[in-house]
Amino acid sequence: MDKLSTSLEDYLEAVYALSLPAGLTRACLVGARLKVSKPSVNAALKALSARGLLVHEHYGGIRLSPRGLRAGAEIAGRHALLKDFFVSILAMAPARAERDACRAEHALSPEALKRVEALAVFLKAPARARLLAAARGAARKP
Amino acid sequence: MDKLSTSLEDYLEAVYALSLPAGLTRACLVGARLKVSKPSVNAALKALSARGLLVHEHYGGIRLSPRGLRAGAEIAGRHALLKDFFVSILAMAPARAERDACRAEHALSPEALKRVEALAVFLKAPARARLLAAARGAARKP
DNA sequence: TTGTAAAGTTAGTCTAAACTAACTTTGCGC
DNA sequence: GCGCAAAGTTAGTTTAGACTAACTTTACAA
Repeated sequence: MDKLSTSLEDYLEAVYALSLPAGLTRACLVGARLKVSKPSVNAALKALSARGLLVHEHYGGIRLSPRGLRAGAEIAGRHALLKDFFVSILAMAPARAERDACRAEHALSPEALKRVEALAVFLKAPARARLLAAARGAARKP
Repeated sequence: MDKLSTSLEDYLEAVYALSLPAGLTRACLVGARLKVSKPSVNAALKALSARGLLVHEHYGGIRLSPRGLRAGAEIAGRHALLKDFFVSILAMAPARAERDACRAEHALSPEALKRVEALAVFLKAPARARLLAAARGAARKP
């Protein structure tokens, strides 16, 4: 299974997030979340469905396959990891962190993400609390 | 002047790097560096030239304008900043760091970049040397 | 000075990803 | 049960960015 494009990753992530509560979602919700037109959603769902990542019933609901669920969780995890790093380590505003995470989540290798995560864990350890505060101070006035 | 696409930023960065020594470069060198065809380079140069970022003589050399020089330096700086962070803070292999920097340099906001830089400066300060070593250890075995 | 190779250009094709306009289906309220 | 609004689909267009093939220009070497 070949790599998804940035765009398809975004669609898959949206479907994942939207179908978390009920186990399924609808195309119109995906379009609203990503701010794209209905035909764009439709084309993307077709592509994801062709890769076996979800099932889209005709004029009906969208349901992730087991593989789609795994891939969606992975992407959402990358996003959450980066946003957390931006907010709690770099002290960025949540909205800004959110936008940056959206874009960076497609750019970093698994290895870089693992190391970012490890750094965040490390810097958040209680013994390092004062250091982190100092780092925040340093990041605030560059 | 509207924002450059990821692709055009890559071309501009390549022209910048290649014309640093002599003050000008050639399309074939840009193509070789980015591993794209001659027509692709040509189209990109036309776009950059239309934005006033460089001058491309017909069948001749490529020279950055003052604005192009500034923009090129800015992009190259983002790249260097991120690569340094990946290598010296996250302890990534240089080749991996290089590839990640290439992609992440287009994804992060100026604000995020400033804060990453500040964090790197902070963690590299002599007084934090032991901490950094420990962070590296943590990043190595996630 | 002329032939050739390298560099640059032009024309045309392909793919991904978005869009609008127009059509179809579904389902809810009455 | 009917009609309408919301959701989904289809068809066709656009833009960006890549490509190949084929042509033109430049510059160097014999």
